[in-house]
Amino acid sequence: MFVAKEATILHADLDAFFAAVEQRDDPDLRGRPVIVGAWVVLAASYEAKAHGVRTAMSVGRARRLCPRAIVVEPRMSAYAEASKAVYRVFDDTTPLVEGLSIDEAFLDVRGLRRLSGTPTEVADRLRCAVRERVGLPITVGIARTKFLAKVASGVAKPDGLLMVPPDGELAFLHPLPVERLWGVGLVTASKLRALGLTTVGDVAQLSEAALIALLGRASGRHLHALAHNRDRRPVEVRRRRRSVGAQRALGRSPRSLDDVDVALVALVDRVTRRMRAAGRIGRTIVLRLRFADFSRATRSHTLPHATANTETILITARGLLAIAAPMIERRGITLVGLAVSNLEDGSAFQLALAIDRHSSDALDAAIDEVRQRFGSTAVTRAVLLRRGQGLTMPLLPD
DNA sequence: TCTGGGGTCCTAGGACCC
DNA sequence: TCTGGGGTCCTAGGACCC
Repeated sequence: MFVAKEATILHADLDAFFAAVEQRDDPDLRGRPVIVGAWVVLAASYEAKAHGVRTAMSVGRARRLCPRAIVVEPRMSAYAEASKAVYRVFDDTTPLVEGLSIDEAFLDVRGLRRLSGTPTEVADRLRCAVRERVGLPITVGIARTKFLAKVASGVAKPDGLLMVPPDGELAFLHPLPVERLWGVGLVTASKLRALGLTTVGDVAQLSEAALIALLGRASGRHLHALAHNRDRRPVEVRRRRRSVGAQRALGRSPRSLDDVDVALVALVDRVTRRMRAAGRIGRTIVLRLRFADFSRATRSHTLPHATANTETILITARGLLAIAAPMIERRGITLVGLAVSNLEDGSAFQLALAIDRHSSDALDAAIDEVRQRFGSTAVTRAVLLRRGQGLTMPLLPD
């Protein structure tokens, strides 16, 4: 006979993360409304949120809503540091950690009962440890599925803990507003609300076919499953990044193509540095543009072989920029972005560069390491790369 | 009130191959 | 004279998330 699984999935989510780090590091900010951001609000403390301040709002508007708010410049390295410390607490809790972003993760604590106690006890200790070791408040939702654990943490915020018992799932889920469903944003919510569907329970009344007709195949299926609390996705430990990108807002004043090119060079440099640091190479170069009327466009090109080479990617990006030049001149550009996707492991590429440069006395050791970590095909590929076989672009060392 | 910077996934059409 | 069907890849756009 089927026995309902226990609630063992934790969704841990730091509260108003950037603002909380600022309040931690500057006692004067504690208990006061804090806004992190230069032009746009990146994060707001709960004291500021109480006045209606929201993420992605302009700082000007936020100041009008909350004149007492203290606006601080973002300190990204401090947030990255705090995030790493929190992830160390996660890793000390369970080996099954799936990071979602800088400030949230899923943890599967099944099998820890004998060692560490019930999931609620584990979550309780996790919250204390983050508070003591990192000095930040964190909310944890616990449920049988990832989706429900995330909904639970959203409901329990801030600085809360909420467990949804397996026999109380639909009673918990169905009264909630549709916006709580993962994947329902502004567009989908307004479509649903136009039909008078305001709660998750309302959506659950609809057939899958009706939802598919309304929202398309994937979204329809997805929403139908979530509304009935069907979510079989396991907590996955290692999900590698699928793209690396950077972008730059150019402001509202008119920009020449030369201005855009200057920004593009910097973006290519930033992105390729990060790729090399992460040991990744990619095949598809995507140029993103946003225009004065807030319309957007992308232009992309897929190379025959993956690379992290600055020169190669810059040449490709400039080609895309030339293609987009007429649009830019017509519509006026306000943002330029660059992304590299179709990522692959870059060990062969890095080894090929090492061979090219004859830079390392430890070349044999490098080959051994690559062979051990990635197999002999990576070594073979490195040699082919080094010979230039199948490469249409020059392989310049960076 | 005018809108950052980093990502994910899905859809749809066309090219191309077998 | 008429003109299949399935699969994969690429490109562009869009919704959504933190």
